[in-house]
Amino acid sequence: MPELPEVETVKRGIAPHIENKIIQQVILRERRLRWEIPAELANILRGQQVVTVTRRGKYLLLKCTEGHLIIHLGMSGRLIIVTPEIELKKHDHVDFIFDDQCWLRYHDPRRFGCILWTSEPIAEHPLLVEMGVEPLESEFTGDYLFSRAQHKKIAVKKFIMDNQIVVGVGNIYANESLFLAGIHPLRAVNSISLEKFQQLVLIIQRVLTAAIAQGGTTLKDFTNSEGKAGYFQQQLKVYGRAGELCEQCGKVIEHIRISQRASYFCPHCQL
DNA sequence: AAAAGGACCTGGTGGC
DNA sequence: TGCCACCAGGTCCTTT
Repeated sequence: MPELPEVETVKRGIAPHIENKIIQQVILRERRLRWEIPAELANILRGQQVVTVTRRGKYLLLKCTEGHLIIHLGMSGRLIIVTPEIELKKHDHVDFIFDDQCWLRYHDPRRFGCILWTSEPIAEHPLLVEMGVEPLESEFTGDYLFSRAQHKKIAVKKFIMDNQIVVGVGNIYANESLFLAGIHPLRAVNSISLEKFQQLVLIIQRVLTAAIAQGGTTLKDFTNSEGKAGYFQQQLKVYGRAGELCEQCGKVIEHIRISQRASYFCPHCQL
């Protein structure tokens, strides 16, 4: 499932194939995603040019001539570039057909993703307007996290996964970053020092950047726009490693649930 | 106002 | 082999 590095990988993969191209046709085979795809989307998009492909959090934004297409991959969504002769698979819900032989295909078994259209200013869209900072931008600092953490006593893992604080840090990279920063995932955020937050910010940025460079983490569902797997999985230190030994200290990695999400940590290295 | 829990889905896995 | 329970990378919405 896509976290920020996976979405960024998809963005970089599809952008060169669809930017500046004209959408000739849109085929909607299954409109029941998280929110129903508007039936008139095909009519709206026909003849429009895709101007740029950007990302905000885990949302992909396709700026078109007359508005924006907002795409989220949910837990199992994929966007791949296909050619017309590639056969349809189950859960291939939408095809965006361009004026050449490159099509963009949306595939999503669990249908937790979304494909929405807006002609309003994109930054004011209800799904985006409340979002926190981008983790790879300069606004994401230890000072910022520290000030947002005051008067809150939630677990730090929940805090860094809260999209109103910082976007794009999902379950895998939250686990990994807290391990590398030596912070216990249940630690109350208002007990963490400014210095520790500064360290955490650098680590989150390093982890996300490294994952992007490797083409994302492949677990079950993620492949890039060419259907290839990512390689970051091999570098996971704690995620999915309950019962294995911590490479730093040799103690057994533990598994707990925090807000129904699988959480992994080293009880010796993370305090 | 903040925090916790439920909901939305399909598919894969492991146990019996 | 079949059936069942449980798990999965997200996040919005409702309830406490």
